[in-house]
Amino acid sequence: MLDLRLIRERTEWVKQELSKVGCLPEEVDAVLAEDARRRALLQKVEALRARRSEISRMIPKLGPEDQEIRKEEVRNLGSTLVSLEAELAQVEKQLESKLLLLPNLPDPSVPLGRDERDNQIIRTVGEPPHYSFQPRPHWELGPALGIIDFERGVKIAGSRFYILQGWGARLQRALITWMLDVHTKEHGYTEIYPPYLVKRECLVGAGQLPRFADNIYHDAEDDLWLIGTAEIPLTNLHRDEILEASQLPLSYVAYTACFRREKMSAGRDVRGIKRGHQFDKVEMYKLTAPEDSSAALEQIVADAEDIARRLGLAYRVVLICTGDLGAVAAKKYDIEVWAPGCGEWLEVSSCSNCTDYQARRSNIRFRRASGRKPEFVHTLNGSGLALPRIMIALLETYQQADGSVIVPEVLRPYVDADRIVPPT
RNA sequence: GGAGAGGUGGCCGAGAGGUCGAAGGCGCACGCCUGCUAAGCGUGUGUAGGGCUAAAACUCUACCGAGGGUUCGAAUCCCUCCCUCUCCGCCA
Repeated sequence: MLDLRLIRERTEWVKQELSKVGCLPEEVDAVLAEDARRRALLQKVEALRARRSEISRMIPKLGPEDQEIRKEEVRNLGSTLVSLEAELAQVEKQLESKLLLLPNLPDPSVPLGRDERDNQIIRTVGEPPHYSFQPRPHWELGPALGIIDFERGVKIAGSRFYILQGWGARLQRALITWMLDVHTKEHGYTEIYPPYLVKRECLVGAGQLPRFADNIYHDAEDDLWLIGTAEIPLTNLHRDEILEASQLPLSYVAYTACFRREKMSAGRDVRGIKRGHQFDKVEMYKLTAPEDSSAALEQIVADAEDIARRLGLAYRVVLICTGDLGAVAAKKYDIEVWAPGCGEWLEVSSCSNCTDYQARRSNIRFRRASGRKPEFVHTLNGSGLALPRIMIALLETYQQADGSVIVPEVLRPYVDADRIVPPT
């Protein structure tokens, strides 16, 4: 959510900035129109209320017959108030729903662009490996090794579900534990285990609603929503709180399952485990003072890269252009790892500086010093990393001619094996 | 799920229809005093949205779990819901 005052005072600039992320100037005008209506109504309503309490306060001091006259007067005031207040509530609702639909302002350092083709590759780290044989995709390797079972996943839960088994399940669990260990012990994050089902207002706070309702699993009976990312509960951890400046920055890391309906991606990436309805992810999250968020974004990217690098994977860092930025982020980097079997760069992390967009929606503030006005914090998130695609990259990168897969050095204490071999 | 108790400012805690944004205390901030990381004294200390301002000051409105209702007037009375605690039941 944007600052309404900013929209009022720097209208043309806001329109210009939002046009970069595909938001029409008319949407800004619509917000301003509601805002003007709201303020006009509010002034009327408040003047009436002030008059009403003024008279009410003097009633007990009057004689009986004067009291009756005044009571009648206030009754009349009250009935006009009722209708004006209803109108005001209506306008406020309109204003809020329009305001919630405006995307975040892009950071000045974000390159202009229309879509993902205009994203910029910032750096590529590590060499895509070469093989003396034709590397196989993970959807062949997994079943051959007896570690991924597609058919039974579909039998149990339908398409886009799969089962990890034996060393596959163990490898994923090892990855999760190792990543959490690195982030908590070396990168300074505090581990969180959050709920996977959250209330509707959490989705609004994180910016998933009202825009992206299609992609979220929803339990209608209790109005609980399955999280598509740990970013959602983490954003809401400090909702409606005023933090002390000394608490910032806060750094959290959470491992969760994530659930996505993938309605928008029907037919895309249906092969393998690249895009399932349920997947696991380790997510980093930071809350900072506004002036610290730019540096914090670079830090989150560095923390995510550290994981990819220590796993020995070839990866690249991509700076997302304005047209591909989405509604919430002011600036975003993706990290993509090379998967030699399926021959593509896979997005394993998306790191965003959301500036005050989520903080405003979620009402997360901090106070620089006692007596000072509270200010909105900046929030940042980044995957560190997404499990299925890291599994893909590992299996495909470390496959051997004999069909076995080498376990990367850093994971061996966690997997308790240095190689995964096909069943005999 | 059943029975009971309760939800008030950063925290504790009064208030039980009429200047109550809310006593008192703790905490915090500033000042004074005191030569010795103690004590004392004084002052201040919620949030949001309007109006007026260059900005303040100032002023208005709302908020005592949430939403309705009664009333000239509700933190105070009534209804519904949510949450917490205790006991019982059930359960990984």
